[in-house]
Amino acid sequence: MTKDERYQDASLPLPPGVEESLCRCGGIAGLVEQLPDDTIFEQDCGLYRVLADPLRLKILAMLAVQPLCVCVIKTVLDIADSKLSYHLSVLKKAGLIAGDQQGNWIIYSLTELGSEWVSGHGK
Amino acid sequence: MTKDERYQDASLPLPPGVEESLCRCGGIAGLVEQLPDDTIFEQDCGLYRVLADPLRLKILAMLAVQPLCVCVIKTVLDIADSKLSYHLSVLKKAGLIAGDQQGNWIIYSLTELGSEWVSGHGK
DNA sequence: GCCGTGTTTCAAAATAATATGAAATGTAAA
DNA sequence: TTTACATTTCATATTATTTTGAAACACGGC
Repeated sequence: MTKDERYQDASLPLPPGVEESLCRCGGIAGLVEQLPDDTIFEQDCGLYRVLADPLRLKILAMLAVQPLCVCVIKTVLDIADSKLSYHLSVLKKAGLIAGDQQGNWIIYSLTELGSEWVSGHGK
Repeated sequence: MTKDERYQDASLPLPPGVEESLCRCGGIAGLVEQLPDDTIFEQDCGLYRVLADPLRLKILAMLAVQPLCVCVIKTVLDIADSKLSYHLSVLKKAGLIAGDQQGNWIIYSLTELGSEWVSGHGK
């Protein structure tokens, strides 16, 4: 048994500790097999990108208290209409909130996904 | 008792449903009181920003299998050294991973925070 | 129909994050 | 001390996200 047969990744010089445990899990190939498909990472990071903004987190927190129309959210955040509308659209596209037109107003509330996330987060 | 006394936010015309429930929780002022401080949102969104990248999520998944040196991660991800180094630094700065120099190599592993996050995520 | 109000859309400008490649750092071994 | 190797740093280019303000849209009341 040559070194090349024992270690799938003999081409890559490694520190002893890593080489050993890596070998035990099937080398680099074995490691890769344990990973989810790349599309999963893309998908997951999509949600994180949506959450990666303080205004959006605050909007979610507000809607966790109760459904609100845009004008109330705007009053609390004190930002321009179009800016708020942009962030609402990001949250909506991600399926975290939904808007319900009621006369002149649009009342936003958390979707099921949205409330799952909020509660699963300890806020 | 005038309308202005009953409703703190009488200045802002609201749809009936929202006005009612908002009034019950102390108006806009009451709503704001229930929200965490802005610094909390800033802080939380910092973590989400770090997680908002597929490469970084994949690196975390790899390190969840076992500690690895940069060259192994690089082989799996197949990206340029400096690019990998950049993403490692982002993860390190966020306290999700830590590097341990061992001879010529640096072996990265999940920190406690890092493994908490990975396991609390069902991956 | 025409207003007034609440909200969204659009294109452009401003800002932030990421990618790239060359040069630098640090380490071990000769 | 020179060399080879693993990794990082730096400056710059590229790309993605956010902001801004004007215009458009949708709804209800006159």
